[in-house]
Amino acid sequence: MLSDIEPVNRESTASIIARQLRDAIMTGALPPGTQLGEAELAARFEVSRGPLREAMQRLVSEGLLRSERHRGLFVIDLEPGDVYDIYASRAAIERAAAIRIMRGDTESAVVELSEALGGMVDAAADPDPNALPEADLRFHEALVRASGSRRLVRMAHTLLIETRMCLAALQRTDPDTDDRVTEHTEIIEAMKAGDEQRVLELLDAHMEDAITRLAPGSSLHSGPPPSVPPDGVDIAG
Amino acid sequence: MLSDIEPVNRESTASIIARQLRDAIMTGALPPGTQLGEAELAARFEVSRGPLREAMQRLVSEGLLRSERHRGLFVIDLEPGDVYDIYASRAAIERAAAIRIMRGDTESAVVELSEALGGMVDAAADPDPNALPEADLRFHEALVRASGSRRLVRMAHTLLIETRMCLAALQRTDPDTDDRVTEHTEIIEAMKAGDEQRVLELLDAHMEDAITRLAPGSSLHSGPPPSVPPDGVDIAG
DNA sequence: TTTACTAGGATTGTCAACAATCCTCACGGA
DNA sequence: TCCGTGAGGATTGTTGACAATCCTAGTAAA
Repeated sequence: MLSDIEPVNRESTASIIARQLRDAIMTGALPPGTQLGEAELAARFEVSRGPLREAMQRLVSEGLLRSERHRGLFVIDLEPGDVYDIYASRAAIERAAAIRIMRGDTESAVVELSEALGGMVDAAADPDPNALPEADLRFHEALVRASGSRRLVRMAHTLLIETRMCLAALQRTDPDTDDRVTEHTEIIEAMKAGDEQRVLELLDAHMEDAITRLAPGSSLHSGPPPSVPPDGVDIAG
Repeated sequence: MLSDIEPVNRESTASIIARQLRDAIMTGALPPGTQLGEAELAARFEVSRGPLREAMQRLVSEGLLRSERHRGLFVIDLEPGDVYDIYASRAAIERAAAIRIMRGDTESAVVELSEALGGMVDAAADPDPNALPEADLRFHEALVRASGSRRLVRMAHTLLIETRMCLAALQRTDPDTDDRVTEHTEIIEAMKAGDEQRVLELLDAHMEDAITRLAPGSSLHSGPPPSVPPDGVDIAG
């Protein structure tokens, strides 16, 4: 097929390394606060320090790494306020994605989301306790991708990685498997029905549930958000 | 004062270069599509290619630069669909910021926004035609910063740069100066009144105005968003 | 005229060595 | 015991050189 042609230029080395680093961070292989020694990592990836540093700079601009000059690069550590910030930001992004889906090509979005939901059903039967949360996040990834917005996808990507970091770091009370599948099913149903308002309400309730479980006492709806101190020196630049 | 102490570690070279590149991109000094020759830029910044490449990798992950392996790095070019995407994304972020302001420390936000509004009034008297649009964007930057959300600030930062690129690239019909100031004033007034719903409506109308001017025919409210092709090879990684 | 091929030049990708800075820890004095 | 001081070692920051790849002409054959 003609559509199977792919660019002969494979992705850059920095790109590959960056992805592997992101994976390691979100799975907890590189826990928050870890210092990333350049020499050691370069040896592990079997590249020199140049490409490795380029990859790390990408993660710095994404906010996954914190840079301290002449000290090194560290995996960000998530303070309590960050959990709220992550979920509130996700709520904003996914709400926007849902709106664009409802006002755009809703049908193909429903197809893709149903597929993701199928993955959740499969994961529910998987003995691996991480399978379902993984499938859950893939559903939300599919939701944003179905919006067709390049920028929403980019922003959601980082937020979902941070969500995984939260799940890996925090002692969490997982919701009941059935509830979890049901909540997502209802979203798709509301989409099929063309009921935008209900989609947004369900999505909002879904995020509210999550934040309540991970950071008891916080709420997206009322009460002032916990204070989040400003970024370190090097992140804004 | 104790609060005047500043970290002894000045920001990294890559950070400085990255900021200057962002400035050059958003002012139009590096127009969309421009190839960034490493040797030439390194000479201009008076650093070697190492730090420069690190800085450019940051912009790649922010979506401001597009990387083609063995070809070079290029400033992204904004297609018609991007204008919609940028403004729709901004609307989502700034809406979330406004909500957090209304449910958090509204008063100090009003103070900061009033200050930004003062900058707009000053700019309205400035003969430089770019002064007012600049002040306008600074208002929106202040809005997001006042939300106290690290992540909203980070995401808005890139979006506002892209907004500036739009303004620099597109032939635009600027709104009347008085209207421009009035719209922002009303937002602050609604904040003071504690009327969250009205703040959101005003903000939404404000973004709708902007998108209508820059991309006639597009609308945030109805109609399917123009299709946005997926990212290039290297951006997602 | 069009197409295939081949230097030539220029640009990017990668690397290893050098320079600068910081942290640790032992040492000595108060 | 506590605090300042200063090697020593390790890590990061930067550089220039080398290798690999790509684009552009220019040439020749169909």
